[in-house]
Parts: sequence; structure tokens; C-alpha cells
Amino acid sequence: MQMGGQVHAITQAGSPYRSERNGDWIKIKIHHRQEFVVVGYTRAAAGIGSLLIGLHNDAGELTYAGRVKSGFDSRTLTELRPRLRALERPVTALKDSPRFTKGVDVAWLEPVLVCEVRYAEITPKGNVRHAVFQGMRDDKPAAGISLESSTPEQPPEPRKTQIRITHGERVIDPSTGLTKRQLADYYARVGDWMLPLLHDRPVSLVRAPDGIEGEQFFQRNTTGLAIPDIETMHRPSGKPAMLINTSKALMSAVQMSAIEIHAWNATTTDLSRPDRFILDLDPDPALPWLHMIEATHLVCVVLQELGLVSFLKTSGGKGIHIVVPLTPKDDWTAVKTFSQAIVKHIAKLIPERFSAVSGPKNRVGRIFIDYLRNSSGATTVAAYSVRARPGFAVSMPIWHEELSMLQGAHVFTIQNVFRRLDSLIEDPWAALPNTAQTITAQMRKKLGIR
DNA sequence: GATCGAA
DNA sequence: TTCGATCAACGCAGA
DNA sequence: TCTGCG
Ligand SMILES: [Mn+2]
Ligand SMILES: [Mn+2]
Repeated sequence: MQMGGQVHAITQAGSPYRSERNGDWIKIKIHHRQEFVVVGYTRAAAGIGSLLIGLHNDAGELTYAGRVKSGFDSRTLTELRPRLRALERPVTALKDSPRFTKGVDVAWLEPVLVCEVRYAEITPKGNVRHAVFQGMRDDKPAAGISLESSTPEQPPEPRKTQIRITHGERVIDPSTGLTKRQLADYYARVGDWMLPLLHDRPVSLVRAPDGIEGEQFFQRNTTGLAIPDIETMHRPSGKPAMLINTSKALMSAVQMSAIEIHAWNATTTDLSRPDRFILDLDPDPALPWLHMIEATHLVCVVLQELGLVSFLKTSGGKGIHIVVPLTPKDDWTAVKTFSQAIVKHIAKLIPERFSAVSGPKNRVGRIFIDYLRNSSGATTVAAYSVRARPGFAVSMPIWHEELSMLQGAHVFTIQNVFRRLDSLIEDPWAALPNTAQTITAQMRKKLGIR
């Protein structure tokens, strides 16, 4: 462990570090390395002139840390340009905007990308000097990036805190040209929304190593495979279940070519007692979207009349998912039976619109309300998960009030999702974790079950 | 995408 | 060291 | 019992 880091002699004439008086070469450390948040860039003829970087201070505020002008190869620049363009924003995310000399064309960015920079020193104002770009760090979260140490110089032991995304340039959705890198950027950025909903909930993955037009497969266990930071937990059956509790685990999943993430309706607190049930509205694909809106509304009214609060999300495909949070109490069988009773009730009420029986032939011209997602060990695509289909739509939580304006269940995609999330004043699901309700005898009575 | 045995 | 094969779920219901 | 489904 070389505490001072590597020491390099400056040997170029005209270097500001050369002592003119005695001819000695002044040795300085130019091997400080650390990660910075990319907060902007300057435009140049080539596209990118320099990167503007920032750090979080002790108060958690994002502060300017200078410009990085060298260390880029053309391949990196080519790769970076579309990523940066997609993240542009009108105003800086920095607490205090730095000033630039006239003529410098600055573009500000969402503070989500992380890069590693080598530099000689940090000035009293907090700006790096002689900064040299070392590479992007695609595993992120940018939120954790602050000055690593006042006595920098960790030997470049590759820190294993971040996941390397390989083949980032690979197009995994040919219909849009979206790449693995863009998928990784999406999951890195959506983590703040998604991870709380995944916490301690066993997950399954839909993986597609060759993109969505290649072979896809479903993964529920980690048997024989260690995915960094994805915990495994033994369920009642004795089989291992995967947990994604951190951004690192989420990025690991992406690196493992996961596109969709599906989750249980119970957490490890008690895997035998669901903490929610889901009514998955599956339409005949030919059904007009308006029918889905009306059907969702009607199911929610029935739930409300039973005394149950519900939350909505698009599936990212054709239908809507209605999520009913529960305080864990009943077991899987009881909850599934109850959810089936709701479905039977509705199908009996309006048989021309609903089916309580699975199988495509039973829903021609109708909507099957899939209660089977509420079996033990069953999973449903998670909120904010991408769907492994052309367009990369995501499953998006919405307000009940948005339903009637919604144009489809696939309208939110990784390409437009942050226009929504960044402008949302409140999380439509903010109240979900605080919703305390259970299935009561009275509800069962109304549905004619015991 | 990762692993492992064979070449 | 490189290369190719192999693997990566599973329970429920409907017929 | 076999098959489709998600
Ligand atoms: Mn569905
Ligand atoms: Mn379904």
C-alpha cells in the first residue's frame, strides 16, 4: 500500500511544476483517482469538448469539481455522445452553477453517470487540476459519489463495489436500436423508485443474452451461479430465492442479461403470508383499449366496496395490474381463494366483459382477470421493470385518476419514462407501504365464501 | 452470460 | 489459452 | 394425464 500513491516526475518543459531556479524536477502526485458524477459537458465540433464533473459534499449537495478535457479516445467519445444527449436537462443539477468564459457551449445533464478521473490535485475551490478521463463506471449510483479521502491515492486496486457492464454497445432491441448500455442506464436511474418496492421480495429474471429476438429464459434460482450482490434466501420449499436489494444487485442482473424482473407477493419477513395480491387484467389482444380502462375502473370499484384500497400500474404489455396491499396475515391459499372469489363475482356480474377462467379460448372478446399470480411462489412483473419486447416498455405505477387518460399499457418506455418520473410531484404509490388492511370476514361474506 | 471440460 | 457445449422455472388449471 | 400459460 503506497500511501502517497504513485509519484511521477514531470518532465515536460514549460510545465508549471518545473522549478526554473535550481533545475530540479518537482515531483508531484498525478495518480489520484476517484469517481465523479458527470454533471454536464461542453460541446465542441467533435461533439464533446470536455466533461463537467461534480461531487457530493458532506451535506449531500452536488458541487462542481471541474472539467475533464483529456483522456478520451474516439471510441469512447462516439459511445458517450448519445448517452449524454439522452440525459440533457435545461438547468444544472449543481448546487451552484460555475461560470464559463464566453463562447463555451455548456450542456447540463441529469446527474446519473459516474466516471473515473485521474488528477494531480484538487484546488481550494474544489476543482480538479490536470484531470484525465479514465473511463465510465457503469454500475453506479451517482448518489454515493463524494470525495473519497483527503489523503487520496488508493492504489488502483479495482474496487469491487461496482459492476462492469460488458457489451454495452450491443443492440438488444433491434426494433428501436436500444442497447444493453441504455438498459443499464435505465435501471441505474430508476433504482430509487424501484428498489424500495423490491426490498426483501424474492425475484425471478427474464434473461436474454442475445437480445429480445434471441432465446429468452426465466430464472428463479441462482443455483451454481453467483451474481454479485444478489442475495439468495432459502424458501419453505428449500430452494433458493433471489433478492435484489441494492443498486449493485440490480446492475448485476443487467450484466447477466436480465431484462425483466418479476417479484413475489411476499417478503422474506414471512414468505408464507402474502403482503399483497394482484389482479392481472389480461384482455383478448383484439379488445379495444377503452374496455381495459372501463374494466379496471369497475374492478377497483368492487374492491372499494369491499373496503380494499388498490394501486394501479401498467403491465408494459396489454393490460393493467391492480395491486392490493395487505398486512401479512392470511396464507397463500386463503389469499388466492379470496382473490378468485372477487374474480368470480365480477365475471358473474358482467359475463360479457369478464372471464374468471384461464385460457385464451375463455376470454375471446373479454378480459380474464388473472388471480393465479397469487399462488405461492408465483411472480408478476415488478413495477418499473422493463418488458422484454420491442420498444422496451416499462410497468409503470399510475394514479387511479390517470386511468381514463391513459393511451395504453405500453406507453411508458425506457426512452420516455423519466420525463414522467422527473415531473411527478408525488409518487402514485407513495401510500402503498402505509396501507394497512386485511381480508375480513365481512368481505368474505359479501363474496359468499367462508 | 458464466462455467467447465476438451482441444 | 481458446472454444464449444451446456445451462439458466415451475405450479396450476383446463381440456 | 397431458398441455398451455405466465
Ligand atoms: Mn397480464
Ligand atoms: Mn396473466
